[in-house]
Amino acid sequence: MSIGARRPTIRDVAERAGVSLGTVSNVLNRPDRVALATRKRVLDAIEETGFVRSTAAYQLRAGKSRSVGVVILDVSNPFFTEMARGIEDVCRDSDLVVVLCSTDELAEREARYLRLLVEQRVQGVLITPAGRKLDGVERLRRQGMPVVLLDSRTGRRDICAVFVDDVKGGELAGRHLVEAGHRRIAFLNGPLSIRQCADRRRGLRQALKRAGLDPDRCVSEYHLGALTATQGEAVVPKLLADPARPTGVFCANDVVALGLLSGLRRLDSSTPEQLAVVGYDDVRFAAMLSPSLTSVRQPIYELGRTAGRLLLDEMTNPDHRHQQILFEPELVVRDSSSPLGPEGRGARRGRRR
Amino acid sequence: MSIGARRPTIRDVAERAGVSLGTVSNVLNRPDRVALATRKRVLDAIEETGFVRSTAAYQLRAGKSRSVGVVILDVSNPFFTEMARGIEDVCRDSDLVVVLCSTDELAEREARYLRLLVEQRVQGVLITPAGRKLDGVERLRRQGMPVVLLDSRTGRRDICAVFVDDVKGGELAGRHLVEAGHRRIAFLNGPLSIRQCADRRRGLRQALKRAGLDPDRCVSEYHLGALTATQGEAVVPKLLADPARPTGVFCANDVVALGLLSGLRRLDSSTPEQLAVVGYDDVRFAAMLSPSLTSVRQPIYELGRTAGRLLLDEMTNPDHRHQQILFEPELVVRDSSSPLGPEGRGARRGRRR
DNA sequence: TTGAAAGCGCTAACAG
DNA sequence: CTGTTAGCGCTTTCAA
Repeated sequence: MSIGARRPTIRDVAERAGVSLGTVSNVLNRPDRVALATRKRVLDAIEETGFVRSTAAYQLRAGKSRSVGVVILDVSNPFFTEMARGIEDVCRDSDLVVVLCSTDELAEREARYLRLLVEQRVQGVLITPAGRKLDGVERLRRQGMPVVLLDSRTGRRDICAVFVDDVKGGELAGRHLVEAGHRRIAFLNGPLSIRQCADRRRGLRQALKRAGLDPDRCVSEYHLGALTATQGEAVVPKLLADPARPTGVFCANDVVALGLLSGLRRLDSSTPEQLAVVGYDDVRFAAMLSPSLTSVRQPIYELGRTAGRLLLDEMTNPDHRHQQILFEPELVVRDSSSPLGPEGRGARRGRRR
Repeated sequence: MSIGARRPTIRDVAERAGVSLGTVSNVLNRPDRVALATRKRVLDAIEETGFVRSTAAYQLRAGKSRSVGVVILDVSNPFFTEMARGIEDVCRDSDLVVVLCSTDELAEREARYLRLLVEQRVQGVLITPAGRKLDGVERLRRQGMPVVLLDSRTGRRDICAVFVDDVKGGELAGRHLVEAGHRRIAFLNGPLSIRQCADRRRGLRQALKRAGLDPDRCVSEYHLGALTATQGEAVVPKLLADPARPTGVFCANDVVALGLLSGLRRLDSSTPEQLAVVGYDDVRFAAMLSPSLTSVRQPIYELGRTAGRLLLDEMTNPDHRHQQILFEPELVVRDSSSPLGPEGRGARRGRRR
């Protein structure tokens, strides 16, 4: 096919091979039903014309696509890309394509993407909802679309979900800070409409209460518009001017912590001497920051794989039973939250709890 | 629509609204041609039935989709996701969906994705080729598919491309190391089949030659299977056992440098005292590593936007002229390559050249 | 083993 | 303003 020419169809191939269009289709879909010689002629014709099947036509006939949608909050957060990789690795085995959509935590963009995915007739959707309402998810399910909640806790038993115990994760972080003697803690959180944010907050407060402290007095919360490095960096001046003068900070994820450390460094404020920092996710770069970042680890890739498998089961298994699979977080202590000392910074390699 | 029911079609909507199917289509595509009352009835029927247009059917009619393909080397590399964001931001304005494909530098996977994209009849493709051959790209173009090379130098004038001068980037890194007195330099590079890798290598060697040094003697090259943190970390033992005992390392990208620093730390080797490190890309986290990473900066987001605009132009403008747009790299010096001193580490915030 | 023909859901040209 | 109709490219009966 040369430039400008119309894309060749199965009909063009048939003509060239001197067979009917049905035969070409058979070569494509059930080659064993076609005589060897004919098959070869057709294959040659395909080669010569540069024919490539149209997904649209296939789909229209089949009534469904060969793809699944993955809706995440932020492509530039390694947490989500690693999770997506887990999903993709599972889907590849079933010859399914992953359509990746990043909402940037915007409900409006989520709605738009979900509509797009339905228009594309994806076979299923894996989603970390941007809001708490789940109305987008509900709409999908009402239409009979298999859906798995990604990294998103739910009390409901009628929908598949994989998630990590974020309340516990928040508590791990909180307890760690409290045990290190911090009584004025800043919490850089995202919108509470995001389930993970609300849960981590709850855990943090719980930890304080359990230590006999009053969260309302000890914690000053900063609600970032989004959990990004930019926002984490932008909040630094406010943080340093906070009348409560926090000595420790808990960031709702590592990307925010990255921004925070960046901002602190820019203002020549030192960590952890002046401000201890704890992140969340334990993404790859966390261990490598300056100082290395204490973080709450999640089994990210595994989360993705598990979610992918659940979706495949829901899509293909008539006896599918909805499951909510819970993973446990783990605190990894590093320099960003450690008191300095001769054996302090740098000596520590990350201690899990 | 309830679970298990067939998905409603435009025909179901028409029936429910008591109009013909053509009218429903008009409401969808040219609402002004339909009387207000009718339109309302149809809209209600759409709402009630839960009708969602099928992209497949639309495409089949239109002969094309509303999407473009973006083929990158690695989704988990912030360099590529930031570039993708630039592309997406441009495409959104034209109501185009971006299909993101990550080849992990595997030619085979690239071929598979390209085929998939053609099957989907994407309107254009932006690609960082996994190999040097460009045969996948050639095939696309022969089929009349608009293609823009992403971050990929080409001498050809008959194809759009955006790229940064990687030879110069390599040279910046090399000169910096040489000027700092390094005479035994390790180069952690990816496969030379990747254009960027070959170019950065050339630049590095050029810098040495210009300084009157012999690259063959001064540089020991390590060809990683892929430019990932894992590979960067895995090479550390070999690096430390290198008979040439390098004092400086140039990493072909920041993700590799991240892995390298990680591995060095694990083995208690110190940077930059024992080994100066220079990365490439200057992604967000580079400034925040421990030690902060000297890196060759590229205008990443801008690269994406520019590429997106070129593709849109090629797709829509009959007078389109192919352009190769070159950006300049910039060295950002930080602690990972600096000699330590009282005013040394930490004092430095990143100096551009 | 191959061919003919119906139809997937939709758009757009045309007729009324 | 609304309805009728011919396909878009393909898969899949059903006949030959």
